[in-house]
Amino acid sequence: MSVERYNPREMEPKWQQVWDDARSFVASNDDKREKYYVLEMFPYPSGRIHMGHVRNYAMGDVVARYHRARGKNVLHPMGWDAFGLPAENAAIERKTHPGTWTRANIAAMRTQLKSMGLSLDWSREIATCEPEYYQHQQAMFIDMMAAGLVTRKQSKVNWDPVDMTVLANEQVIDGKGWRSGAPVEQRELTQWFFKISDYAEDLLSALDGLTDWPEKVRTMQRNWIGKSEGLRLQFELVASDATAVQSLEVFTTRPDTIFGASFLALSADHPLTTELAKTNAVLSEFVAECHRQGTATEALEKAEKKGVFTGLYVKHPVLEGQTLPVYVANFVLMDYGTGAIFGCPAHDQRDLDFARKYDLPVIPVVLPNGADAASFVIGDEANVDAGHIYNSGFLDGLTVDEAKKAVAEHFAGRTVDGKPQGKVEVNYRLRDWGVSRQRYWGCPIPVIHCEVCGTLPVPKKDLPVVLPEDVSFDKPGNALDHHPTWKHVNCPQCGGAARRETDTMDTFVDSSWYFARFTAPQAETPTIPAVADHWLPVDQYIGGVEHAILHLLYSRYFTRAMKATGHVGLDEPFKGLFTQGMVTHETYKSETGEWVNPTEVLFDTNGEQRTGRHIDSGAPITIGSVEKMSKSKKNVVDPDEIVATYGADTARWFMLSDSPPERDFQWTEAGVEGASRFQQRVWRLVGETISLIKQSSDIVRTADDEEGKTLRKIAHRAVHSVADDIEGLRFNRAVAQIYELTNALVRSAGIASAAPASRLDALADGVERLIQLLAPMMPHLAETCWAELGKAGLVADAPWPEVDPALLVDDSVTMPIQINGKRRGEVVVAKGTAAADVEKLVLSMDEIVRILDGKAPKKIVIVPDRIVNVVI
RNA sequence: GCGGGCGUGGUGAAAUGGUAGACACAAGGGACUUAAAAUCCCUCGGCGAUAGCCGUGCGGGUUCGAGCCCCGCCGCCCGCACCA
Repeated sequence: MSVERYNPREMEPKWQQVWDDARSFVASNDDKREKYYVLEMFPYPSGRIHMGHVRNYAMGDVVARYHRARGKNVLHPMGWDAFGLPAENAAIERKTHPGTWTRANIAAMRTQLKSMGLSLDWSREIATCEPEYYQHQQAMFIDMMAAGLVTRKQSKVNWDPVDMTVLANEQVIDGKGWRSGAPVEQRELTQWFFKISDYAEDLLSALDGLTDWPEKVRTMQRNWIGKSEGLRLQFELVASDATAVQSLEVFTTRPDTIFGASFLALSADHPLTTELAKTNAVLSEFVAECHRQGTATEALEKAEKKGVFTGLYVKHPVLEGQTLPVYVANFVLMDYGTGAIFGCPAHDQRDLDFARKYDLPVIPVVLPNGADAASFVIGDEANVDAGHIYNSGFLDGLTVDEAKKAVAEHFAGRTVDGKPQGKVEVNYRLRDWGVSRQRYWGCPIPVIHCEVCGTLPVPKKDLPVVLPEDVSFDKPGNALDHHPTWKHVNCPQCGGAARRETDTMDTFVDSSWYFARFTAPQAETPTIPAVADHWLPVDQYIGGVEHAILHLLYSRYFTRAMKATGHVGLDEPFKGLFTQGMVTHETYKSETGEWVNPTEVLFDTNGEQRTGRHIDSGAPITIGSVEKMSKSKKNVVDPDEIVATYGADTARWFMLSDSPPERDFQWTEAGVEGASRFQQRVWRLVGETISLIKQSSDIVRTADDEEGKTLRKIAHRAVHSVADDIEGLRFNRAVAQIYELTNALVRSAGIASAAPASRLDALADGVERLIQLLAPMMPHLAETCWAELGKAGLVADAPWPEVDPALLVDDSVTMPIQINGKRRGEVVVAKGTAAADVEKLVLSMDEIVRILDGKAPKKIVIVPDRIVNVVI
């Protein structure tokens, strides 16, 4: 019988409408069933979705639909990370308001997302640029101010000269702005900060509990927080005319090497350096040089260790009567530790390089295990390995760890210049999170500056502080600050003239709590704590690994801040995290070296050879390497075009197949064609199965024949292992399982026309199960087939099929037979056959007798139901 | 430099220490067709063409048995990077 081709263009919008009308994916906060919260990182509304989004949302949707079928109350919302600089750039380029541009983009992308058939609860949609959202962020900012979580301080900031704004440390990549790519400059500004460093220890130690996160991400966060334990040491300065300062503080993680110290070094930005530079021309020139170098981080990598002697000396803290020279060195950072170090050249590579250059002593004090004290010397490489301390007075013979403790104890209780001489201290690399941005298109910081009363939060009754609509972007910089009237207000305390804060918040603040807002998106408070605590944490969060530090660390912090201010009752927002790989595609170049879009290339295949030519001109095209899809390389595929050509199901299915989700996925035309063929194949299988059933409706069905029994086993096993694979997010394996089931069913449906009765029930049951396994991945096709099979209701509402455990086990097993570890044959035995019986059987087999050739086996290893290994 | 990950057919990839290459793509052959598309069937790691040998980046080791565990190399990718 001929079956009409499945037409996704017709069926997909139809089912989307049906789900919409039935409110199938709207989650209730009052549902008593077990909850499951699945979330994909919400998109920035750039105007179009790209294939990376498709992959991300396809994965999340499989998880969401699967757990729905498992009877859980699933929350699967979507929103928009809608503040940010591109809207301002668009405003300048197109003379539109950032809000107009953003909202139009949201509308366009919402339509695109809806065409994918995702099981999203659109009733909870939020956009961070709307006052309905950001007013709550302002309220929380005020709460956080009251709770002491916010601070305002003058600090050296990373200034992006292109975007004309400040960047957080995390947003500077290789010395360049994360968005603009421009070299970042250092400026002194007064900024608002979230005191994330207060939570450094908690954010670090809680990583151990995030067992459903990729180890890679946890490691990256650990490194970013950068905990180090050491000693804060005071050195007494030898009195000098150059300064009144009497002591210097250094931080070290290697106090055990104190006897190997040969100099002290200050950062170019150290207060004492600044003081000395005023009267020391050589020094001030060196400081200036360091600052010039400071902006070009690339060069820092290989930069020579350089320094200038200050003329000052400190007293050696453990060697009576000895002194150490004080240098200013280019490799000492001001914003780590105390901005000063003691150099122990023998056991630190940087210190060694420096010492060699300036001819300072190199005194080894840690003898590597197995080395000889008399002959051990330091060459060009510092020794940082473990060993025992020597050349070190009272520390001699101790291990490195013992010596660290001993030094700490030695200095405990002593003071220098009125300060403890040695204090055990923990240092973190993590800095406070600077959230001030000198931009218009962001959440206004709800603060008023009054000359009389100081800096005050806006009273909550006056929230939201709404962005003015009438702004112009003629001048570079902050349009909010340029607005003629907006910032002029009366002080909420004294009523006098005052000024609004014109900084807006870093957009990473917006995305640090949206997952909580989704739990009660229309609430008049930021959250309804009981509701938030019901849904949170997010059970499965899915997104790109590029957010491993910024977004995920900020969200972890912000959740703690929300807990401290009573908005939620938990610390960790994301129980399970999954980071998907990128979507890649071949690249193409024309003869003139210009990138060419895949849609403009025609391919000729000659055996294994593949060549390309231009679709219009016929000019040869060079097929290049496979790279991340990017506009600049033009190797992008437009989701709209794919959906229009093949349908959303095909795109989703292809994206889930082939590659493990954490790895990069290569989009190919051939691959999507294959996925499309599979879609038609399933449709034909359903059609043929239905026609077989109709033909044989008058035949009494008998018990399963052998084929039928096998088919049932395959189907039940597929249900079992697909469930397992989806739960483990191994979508590519789930897809392979479904292919296998489909192949078995198609084969069987073809044969069945001859002798159907004893097999039809198993076939029909298998097809029904197949459709249910497909439902999370190709939901539209599944609904169509479900209806075609005459099943009541929607497959989207159908429970996950039951598995008969008896069908998962075989009553016989095939055991491979190895001779000396190499496979030489196999034997089929009843499951659970005793080793002795297997041995008897194997040794009587002709094949084995032949190979043994009369020799007696030395040993026979038999793992019941698994394998036989005969050693000769 | 430090930390992490990965090296398996022409390609994407499977494989609780137990039959390496499931599943898919590409390729080749055939059937159907006036023809094409679609569909279906067969072949598909290499060398032999017989019941054989070799094969998971390279070299060792542990084990009855190693793609998987251990040691040492080589290569690629990612993150951090003068953090004292």
